[in-house]
Amino acid sequence: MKVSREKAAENRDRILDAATALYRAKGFGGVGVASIMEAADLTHGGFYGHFASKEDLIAQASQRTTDRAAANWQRVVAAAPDKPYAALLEHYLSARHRDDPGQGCAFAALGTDAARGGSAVRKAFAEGLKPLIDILTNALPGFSKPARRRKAVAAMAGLVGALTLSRAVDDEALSNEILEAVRQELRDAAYR
Amino acid sequence: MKVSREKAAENRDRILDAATALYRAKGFGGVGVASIMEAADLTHGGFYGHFASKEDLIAQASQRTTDRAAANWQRVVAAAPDKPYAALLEHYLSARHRDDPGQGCAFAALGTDAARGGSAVRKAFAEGLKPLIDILTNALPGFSKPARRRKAVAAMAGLVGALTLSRAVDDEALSNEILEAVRQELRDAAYR
DNA sequence: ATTATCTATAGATCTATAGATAATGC
DNA sequence: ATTATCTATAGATCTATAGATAATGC
Repeated sequence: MKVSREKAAENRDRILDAATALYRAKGFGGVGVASIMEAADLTHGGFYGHFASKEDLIAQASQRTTDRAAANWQRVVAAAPDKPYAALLEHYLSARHRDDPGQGCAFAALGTDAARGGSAVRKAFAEGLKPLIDILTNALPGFSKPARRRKAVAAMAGLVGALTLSRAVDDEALSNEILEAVRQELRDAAYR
Repeated sequence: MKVSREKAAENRDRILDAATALYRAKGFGGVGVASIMEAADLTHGGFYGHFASKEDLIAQASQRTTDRAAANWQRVVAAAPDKPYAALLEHYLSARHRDDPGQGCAFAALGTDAARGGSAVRKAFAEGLKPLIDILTNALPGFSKPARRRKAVAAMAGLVGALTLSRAVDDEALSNEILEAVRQELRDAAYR
């Protein structure tokens, strides 16, 4: 059965939403087109009317995830106008974030997968990273603009590395220590 | 044709060596048992005489990779007794390391894959991470032991995050900026 | 006799496509 | 008439196993 043009656009949207969550939870290689379509309540074969290939979906889903991350970070900053940088650190380096990769940061959930991805995927990750670095640069207190930029890039690496490592180890004490150490060190470096 | 017990042990070793390189280059899901056996100059079916499953191989290969990383870091430290921490930063955050994941750090090559792995894999990553943190703790100059430990954990996250991000982006200037920013910030935090 | 490795294959995926179906929108 | 979605399937993987083969080591 055919659906209206409007309904088709909504279906495409649901495919992308299902893909962003499933890919972050299970990796690009860990989810097939069929299970994404099932999660979107559509049949497998309809997929290729919306996307040219799985690779195409991966690139578009990556872009959507990082776009939403930037919007989310802006909300966190806006909610704590007196200490935006500390608020971002708390928000990112939480046990809740660690324990729910499907709803969290794409860089921490798919970073090493993306490194092996095609150029469209890596382009989406590059373009998605820049706004996050800008938000961190603006949230940092004091210092010159180049110094804040440098601290923001390093902070981004620390955040992504902390969440990645905290998820990769089968040792809860170590996992918590990683989140706590990075939170404290990044805060010290900013408010030094 | 059968081979001697000694030759069989050597074959097992070759399988592990092929696996450590291929997994880091292509991810756990990106390499099949058949291609690992081919890289080790053996036939596909012989695999299950050496390992219980692909998951078993992944866990053992992860352990081997992190064991060798610790030995490698020790060599870097021993070669620069007056500035071991700076030497580790230079060594890790290099374009050469970024551009050859198959021979580099398992955390930066497989971090997000490991997070989705079974408990044996995540245990190997946890046990493999601890010696690296210890080496960083001892290499850091000054400060109290707890402060050095905290800085070492945060540095480890920064190193892994920097390499992961520098590989995930399709933008060489940004990629280089990430490596340089983390190098400089970590050095500043240590020699502050 | 034991056992490490080989060939061959079962059974379960996965991406992608072909052709049928049925509702929209001119 | 057009087109979004469906069913069905081709073709290429992938993990794992069964049974044959041939060299080691008692």
